Amino acid sequence: MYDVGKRAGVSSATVSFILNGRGSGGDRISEETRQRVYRAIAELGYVPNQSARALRRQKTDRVCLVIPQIGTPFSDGLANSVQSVAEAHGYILILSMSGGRERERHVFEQLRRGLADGAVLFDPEHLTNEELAQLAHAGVALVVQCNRVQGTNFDVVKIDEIKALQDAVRYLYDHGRRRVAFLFNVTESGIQEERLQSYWQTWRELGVPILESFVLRNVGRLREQVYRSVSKLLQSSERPDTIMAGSDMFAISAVWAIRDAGLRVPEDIAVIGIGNIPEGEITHPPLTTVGVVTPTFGDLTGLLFSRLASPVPLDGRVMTRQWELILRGSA
Amino acid sequence: MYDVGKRAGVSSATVSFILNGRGSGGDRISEETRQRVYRAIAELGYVPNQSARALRRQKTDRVCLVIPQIGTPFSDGLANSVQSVAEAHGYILILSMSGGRERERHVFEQLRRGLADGAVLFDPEHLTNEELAQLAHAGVALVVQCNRVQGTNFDVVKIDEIKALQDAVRYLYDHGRRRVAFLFNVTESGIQEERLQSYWQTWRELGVPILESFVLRNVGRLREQVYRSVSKLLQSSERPDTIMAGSDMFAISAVWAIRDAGLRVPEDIAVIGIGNIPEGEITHPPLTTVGVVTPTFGDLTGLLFSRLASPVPLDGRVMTRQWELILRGSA
DNA sequence: TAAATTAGGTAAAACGAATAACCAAATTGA
DNA sequence: TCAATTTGGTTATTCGTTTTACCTAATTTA
Repeated sequence: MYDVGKRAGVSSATVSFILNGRGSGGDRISEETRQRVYRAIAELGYVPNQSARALRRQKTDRVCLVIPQIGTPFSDGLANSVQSVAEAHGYILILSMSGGRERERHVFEQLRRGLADGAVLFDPEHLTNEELAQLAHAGVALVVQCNRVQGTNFDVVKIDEIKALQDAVRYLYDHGRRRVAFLFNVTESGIQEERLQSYWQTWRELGVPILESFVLRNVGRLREQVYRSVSKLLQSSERPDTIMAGSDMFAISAVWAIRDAGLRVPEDIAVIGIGNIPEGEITHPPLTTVGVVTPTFGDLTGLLFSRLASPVPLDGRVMTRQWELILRGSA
Repeated sequence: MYDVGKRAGVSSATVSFILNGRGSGGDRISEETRQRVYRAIAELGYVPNQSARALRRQKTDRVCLVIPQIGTPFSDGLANSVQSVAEAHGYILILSMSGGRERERHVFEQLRRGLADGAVLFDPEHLTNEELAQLAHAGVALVVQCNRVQGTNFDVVKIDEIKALQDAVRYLYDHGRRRVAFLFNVTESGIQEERLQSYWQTWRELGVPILESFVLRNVGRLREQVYRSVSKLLQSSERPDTIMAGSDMFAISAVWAIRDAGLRVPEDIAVIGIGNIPEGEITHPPLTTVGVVTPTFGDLTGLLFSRLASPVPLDGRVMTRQWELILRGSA
């Protein structure tokens, strides 16, 4: 920058003013000088150093999106959404994968060290409410999607799943379904277990008994594993008339298995998923599922950038999205 | 840092030495002082400022992975691979999406400004060879996967597709296939068009004529669009005995359409994809395709970190991966 | 015992930009 | 005509670290 100034016959301060616009008192640089400086910049191939800029301004112009894992149906949409808004506000988006305890804490540490001005955290499993508050206190604009935490100085987007899960059971009950099977993967976060319990509990309240042999708690990650689990289930003497899956992917695999076994969906067996992934709309039949109708992308970005734009620290805000029963063709 | 020093009764330099280990002359700090400083750090909740550190050391400890779009079968694996290696080397991974000209240039600009010490660029469509060389010259360790460029001061991983595409055609020819249809999407990058031409040219050399009505150049992005295109194709009086698809996803949709039309794969119609996505292994029948057998993840990360580790600027290296014909069940 | 070494630090100069405070010359106002 | 204002800049400080060069007291060596 000093070199640019020297070449254009001005001081480095003048170059800075030209590049950023003077803070106080408007632009006080002549058009002629301006042109000379621009020429010098081009000739020298000068680009401002981001670290120095960030250090001086105490602002990185970066926002960070932290997702457990990319490659899920949501991560893609969320990342694109945040990226668009970020760029419109002059921020650059940094995407970080937090899958696993180590990585999540690593990202947290980086944020503390000033990786970005703000962050959207998606389901941070391994961070306590205090740690998040501390991060926000350190000046990071924070928006968290998580049912577990409640922020005093950061924003939280929550999702109320319970009611929709109960609706699903009641819908099936009203349509005469009584022999219900579950298709789950019990993970360390316990979220799947909770959903399973929610289903189970509701059936119990309706007086419908659940066969233990119909409760699959470990169907594997791969499509074919799920496929095989379901195929085996269908061979049992008393086969189910309903399959409630822990994810839409499980549900889709289940549909395949059912059709390959010569049975019809939903006439012989109703299938219902969880999550409302885009793929569910274009399967045959389209998948009945439980999930958000409009994703929370907009909520998250809205909260983040309003927080970044605010001159004073904001109190924590909470938004709650309801999950809904989305009736399509499979149940 | 100064405050930490004051609280522990030492200078800020001492704190820095304790945190980073003295450069020259080994550790010259007493254990007692060390403990006092650690205590002060904990009490004050001090964390070092990354920007200042980066400015002083001229090193960000970050690497950047630039992919056109997350959510593709490869991006996930690549990101995980780079992230693991990056963390093992003490770097933090920044993931950036470069989809579209604007975004790609934006990321490029950020890299010039010192976003990271090194970067892996995956298929940079809108950057010239000169711009990449200039970026490398500015000190960014650069590894590019792209057939179009050749680096003098950065590394390039190339993929030789031609031979495998020709192998595919010859294989089909040898198995008596003569009525061949193509399923493509012609994009702005022209890569799909090239592959189509490569196929076509090889058939021509074998003396097999191609029906214009069998060449679908715009089958859409959604599964159902592809599905419908193929269904329509199958209704034509003289239906094809082979479908060569521009991607594995198209091929999988084609298989669905064929089976739903009451035909068999590969007996009635052979289907072959491009890309070798993981999903191709678990479909029924498993998909015959053309692609890399082992992904280039390792090559890319290896080149990047050897470059980062090198004390002197390295010349540009080139690695070439051969695509192969991967015979599975669908052809 | 004097010189040399070592242990355990400190002082100060970077790194590259942003910006508050200042300044000289030119212009304007009354 | 002279003070007041405006124009078009410059100087110097600061952001928070790292790191080189230096320093003093204690210890070792000859």
